[in-house]
Amino acid sequence: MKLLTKTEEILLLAIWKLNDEAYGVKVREKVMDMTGKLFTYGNLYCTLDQLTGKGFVMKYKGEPTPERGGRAKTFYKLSEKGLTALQEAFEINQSVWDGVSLYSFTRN
Amino acid sequence: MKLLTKTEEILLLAIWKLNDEAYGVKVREKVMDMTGKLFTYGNLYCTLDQLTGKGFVMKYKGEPTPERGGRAKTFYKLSEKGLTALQEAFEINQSVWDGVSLYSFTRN
DNA sequence: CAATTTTTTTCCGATAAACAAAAAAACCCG
DNA sequence: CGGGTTTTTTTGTTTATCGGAAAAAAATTG
Repeated sequence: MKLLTKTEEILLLAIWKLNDEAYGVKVREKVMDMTGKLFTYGNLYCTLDQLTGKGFVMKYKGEPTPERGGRAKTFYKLSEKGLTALQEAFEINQSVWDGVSLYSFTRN
Repeated sequence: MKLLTKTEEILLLAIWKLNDEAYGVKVREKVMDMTGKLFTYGNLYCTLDQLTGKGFVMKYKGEPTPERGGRAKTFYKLSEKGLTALQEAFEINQSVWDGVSLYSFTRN
């Protein structure tokens, strides 16, 4: 085997969708939007670090903003490898769920 | 949080798709069809047991068949709870991947 | 019953998930 | 400058899942 985990897949996709707005707090919100579930920060940053370690994402420090408070943000973006992995995840998902729709579950 | 894992999701779906043909070996083949990846049996049965323990699937022994060799099969089927979980997984996937297509990845 | 086949079980180290709590780094204002 | 407040990130710990190699079981044949 060897497949992205659910969490990895969702975080990669969230970062990709956020484009150049992808830092911890925003990623967390995006994931909430996408799934209706809220990651704890521990869980979130831990997985972000794993993804970084595997070369799927790159991180870089942002400049402090002129807004009240808050330490400098750490931004994430997909590497080539990360984008390829995300694309493969997409294709596998398509193949896995092929032919299934909400109606499929109500055929008794 | 709390989401089905990738493996759980795929196995539930495979069992559902296999209907009344869902025993270990067939499930493994079905997953191979769906994902292009091959589970080891250790991994497979381990996850099937987890799913059973969580009440997502039920197992029952099949009768020995008239074919050469082979011990009796253990069949799996989704419980109500399992079907509901699968359905929820489907909906979350839809929401998560909403608006994404293969072309999305080539927009440079 | 010995040989063969198909299917399932066991076991274990490596990874990943989940969370709570603490720490850092920035800004504001006296 | 220094205390207070805010936003963001880090740390540490426990539990659950993954991934695979190897062994065991149960059935049929001759």
